[in-house]
Amino acid sequence: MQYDPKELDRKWQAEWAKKKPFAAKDNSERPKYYVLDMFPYPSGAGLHVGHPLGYIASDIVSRYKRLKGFNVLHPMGYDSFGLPAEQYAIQTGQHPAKTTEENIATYRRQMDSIGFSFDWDREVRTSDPSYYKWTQWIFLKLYDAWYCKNADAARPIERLVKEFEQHGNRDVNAHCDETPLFTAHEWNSWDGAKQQTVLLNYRIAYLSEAYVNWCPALGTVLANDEVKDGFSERGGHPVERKLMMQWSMRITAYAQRLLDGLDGLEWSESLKEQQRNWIGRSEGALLGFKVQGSRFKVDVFTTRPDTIFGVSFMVLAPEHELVSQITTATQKAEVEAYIAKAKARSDRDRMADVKTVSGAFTGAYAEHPFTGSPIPIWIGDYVLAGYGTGAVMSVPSGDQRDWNFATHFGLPIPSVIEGSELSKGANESKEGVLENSDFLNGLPVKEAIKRAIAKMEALGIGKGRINYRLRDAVFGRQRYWGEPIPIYYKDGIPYPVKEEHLPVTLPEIDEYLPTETGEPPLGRAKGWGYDPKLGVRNTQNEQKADTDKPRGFQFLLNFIVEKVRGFFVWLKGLFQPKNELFPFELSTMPGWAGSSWYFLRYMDPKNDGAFASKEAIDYWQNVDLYVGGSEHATGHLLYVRFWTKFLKDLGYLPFDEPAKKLVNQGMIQGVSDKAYRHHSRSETSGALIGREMELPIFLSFGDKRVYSILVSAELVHSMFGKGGIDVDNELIQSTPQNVPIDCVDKGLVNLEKLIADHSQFRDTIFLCSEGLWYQNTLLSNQDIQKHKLGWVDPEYRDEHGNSYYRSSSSATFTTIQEVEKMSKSKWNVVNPDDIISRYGADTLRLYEMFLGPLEDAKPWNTNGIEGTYRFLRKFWNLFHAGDAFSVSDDAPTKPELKALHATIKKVEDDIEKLSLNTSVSQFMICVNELTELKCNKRAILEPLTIVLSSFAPHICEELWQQLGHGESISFATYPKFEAAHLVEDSFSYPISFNGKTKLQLELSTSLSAAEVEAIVVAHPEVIKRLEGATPKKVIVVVKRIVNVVV
RNA sequence: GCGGAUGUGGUGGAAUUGGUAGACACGCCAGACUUAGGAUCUGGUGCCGUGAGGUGUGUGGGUUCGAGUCCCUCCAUCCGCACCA
Repeated sequence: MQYDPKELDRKWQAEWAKKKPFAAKDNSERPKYYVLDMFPYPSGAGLHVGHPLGYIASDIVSRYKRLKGFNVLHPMGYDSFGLPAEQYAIQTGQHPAKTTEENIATYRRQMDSIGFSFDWDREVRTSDPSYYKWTQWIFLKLYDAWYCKNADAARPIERLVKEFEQHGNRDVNAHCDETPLFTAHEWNSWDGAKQQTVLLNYRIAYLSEAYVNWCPALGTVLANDEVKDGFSERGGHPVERKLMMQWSMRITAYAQRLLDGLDGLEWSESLKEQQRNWIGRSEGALLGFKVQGSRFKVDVFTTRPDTIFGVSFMVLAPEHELVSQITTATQKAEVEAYIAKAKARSDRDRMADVKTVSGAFTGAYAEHPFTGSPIPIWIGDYVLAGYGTGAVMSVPSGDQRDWNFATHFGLPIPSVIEGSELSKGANESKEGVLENSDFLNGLPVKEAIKRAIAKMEALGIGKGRINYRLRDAVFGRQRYWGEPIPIYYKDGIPYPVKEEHLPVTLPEIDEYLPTETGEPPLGRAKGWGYDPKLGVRNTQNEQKADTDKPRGFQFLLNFIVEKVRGFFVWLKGLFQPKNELFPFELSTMPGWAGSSWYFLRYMDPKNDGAFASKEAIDYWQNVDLYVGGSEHATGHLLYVRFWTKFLKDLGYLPFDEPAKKLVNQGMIQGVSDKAYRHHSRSETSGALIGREMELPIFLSFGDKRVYSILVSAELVHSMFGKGGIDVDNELIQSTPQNVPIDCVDKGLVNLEKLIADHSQFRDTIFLCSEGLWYQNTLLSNQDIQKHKLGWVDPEYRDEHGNSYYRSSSSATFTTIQEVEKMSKSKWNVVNPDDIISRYGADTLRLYEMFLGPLEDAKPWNTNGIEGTYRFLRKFWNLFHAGDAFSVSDDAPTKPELKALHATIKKVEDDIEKLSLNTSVSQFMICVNELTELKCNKRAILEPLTIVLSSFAPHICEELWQQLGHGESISFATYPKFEAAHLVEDSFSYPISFNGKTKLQLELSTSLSAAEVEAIVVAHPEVIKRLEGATPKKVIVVVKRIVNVVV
């Protein structure tokens, strides 16, 4: 029997689907191990070869842990709410649920074809009402909670209400919005609406008016992590600041815990660093400066309170609320002009242009808190409204931006650190000793910071303060395809939907667009609302439902049930006031809502009474190994930690971190093929290109058509050199045009295939070494010269009606290769399906691992895949003589045992380190040795099959069966490593002279260092090399090396 | 600018953590079998040199009997953050 990977894939995937050997046990005596892959969003493009990299690694670990006796939870599901499906729905009218369903089917088929050992019975989808019921439930918990700083934990809101009723908010130490003090009496005198409004200041999920990232193109707000350089991460649309009423999450309450928690996690340093940067903790002081001649005070935050005597001016952000109130009449015009100018600049412009110093003087002065001397107050857009207090005390001697500002506007730069050289820039160093600083003089910086804060606190002018860059997370999205926020409004005040009425399911709507009045798409659901007694209602559907009549017995049953229920509703109605229908919140939750707790749902995915049972959570705990991309560093991975800590605070979880260990698989990049694009800006550019290329041609585009022109890379390189084109060259774009890789073979484009498969290239003129190629015809350079053609229009005919283009297929059009992100739009996607259909799933799995370290980014290159395929065939051949299965029961020899046990050990160590590329090498070494030894012994091959089975499960299941086992190899036990088999009697010592190896000596391993030395110095070859000299020293490391020092 | 990571043959990459640099694989070269081969098998393959030998892990220096590995300097590439007070 020949190795037939296709057949084995089919056979074993069907077998696994039927027998489910990978189902995790809910109750088990075995230790648990939870391996999780990051939730995929099922995009329409399907999986490319980069996606499974992490899945293969985690699958190997899962299968290995099962062999090691663990009860393994290795689930998979879909983060199935999201923008792309909705964008598609807007374009086509197709319900996003349908698109999502289709995409999931593709993902599932592809994942199955790779042979993953997922426990599919635990699959979850965020868009499934039985799932998002619990997302909504968690939202309600967040809504009904506040953050108590004394306990440093979230607490249910009822306790806060009780406190308000008894003592007002005087003693409440909460992480909340600024709330004026009120007494118990005041609280109790307020009506429900007023009380609710105040409570929103405390809730962890709260509604407030705030500046948000509004993306007009997507018609929704975005969280900070979804905005990159002023553009949306998805789609790259511009984002602007907008003041809006928004649901937000008080993640800032958790800033310190999110920071501290990082220390105990086995996550990559770069990932932890990204989270630290994002949280952005800085220590310093908050102090107030009185504005002279007014009742106002400007609060500033500074990390350098020691430099307080170096303050020579203050700067407020242009948006700062005090600006309009303190600006003097004479400065009013200038200040207003500056504010207008600052507003007109987009965030992106502002960021791009950090070098230009700009600002305006308000005319007002503040009072130095220690010296009382006047300090001019300026405004400037280098001060950000969103950070700290939106105002700074400027110390030009100690801060470069302040120095720039002072230098530009001619403000004084007093030195406060001894020996500062301030003519070229500020001294930002935290080393040095204070001067010109009153009570701080002579103190080193670190000491002075402490002293300054102490003094400020003593005088009541400031206090020590820790500031974070982290902002609260905007939670509402003005979109359809997400979880409805379970909130309804009564008189404009938000109230929570009752727990028993969850889930609030998505209503059907006619179009996935905002309403005419600008409300989110959910505003289109007419008659959709909440009845606090009956729950979610859709009055239009209720009427419509009568028309879809079931038949037969089912009809009769429904009829009776309906009548009975109707009777009770009627009865109930008699004793109750008429039900009201309240409008729901119209925004939906962001993509990260469902993914912030999904790892918990896998523990108990079908539970209808809780997000997961306590028993399941206590058994499975948190994730032991989490595998996914680093792009989630500041989004998903921060939010999931936040929700985990929150659920821990409320007593729902016994742990407060979602994943102990996390590995980022490196991105697999694509290798793109690119040609150069020529600008066909005008008729004359055709002439120009001809001249540049020393081709006597024009390209005329006529009046009606514009042809795109691609230039062969080879041609460009022959003209401009391999370095590519001068960026300033107007004729040929320096950003080349991608060509689909399936139409290119080793840099040579198959033009016929290209224009046949991709209609967008049909009207392209290809300029190559032979001439011009257009729609399967070639106008050769010779023809161009022969006919002395001044210009060439593909449509042109000579007097006989013949085109100058001749039919020809010989055109050498070449591309250059470039490594970049794999994406559909770049036409460089390699689909795993193609690899699998050629080599089978096991080869793909092995090859992806063999490519290099898991965490490194690497370009996909199919060149080496033959090697892994050959390896599998060699492995198969160990079990087969010709076509027949042939395994002997003879006792193994020492070298055979050595090869086996070296592999058992190496693979075990490697999997623990996730160094899977070296494991594959080890398998190859082992099989090479066994082939050399002609080993077909069961005692060797059987354990080896088990070891290999986590990497190449299909072939191993088959051979396991052929070896006579009735049960899946996943129930086998990982072979025990026996070190005795690796012990060698002798070792070939490298003998080096001054560290350079010169010869080898085979010596017994039982010899001591002294014995080895004696043999070495007496050896004729060594004596010869010493040429009579006595070695100064001989270093012997047993079983390693001998070094003779001369 | 700040922070993090990484630099090893023609290529992907290994190196027991200070002990024979280049394992394993691709590619390439030679040979065998073949009508043929982009199939299979065998051998070779860091570079220079016919050879002995020399040289070699981005650069330059240092520690050491011994450095790809540790320390310092510079250079390059990638990633993240970026007026954060």
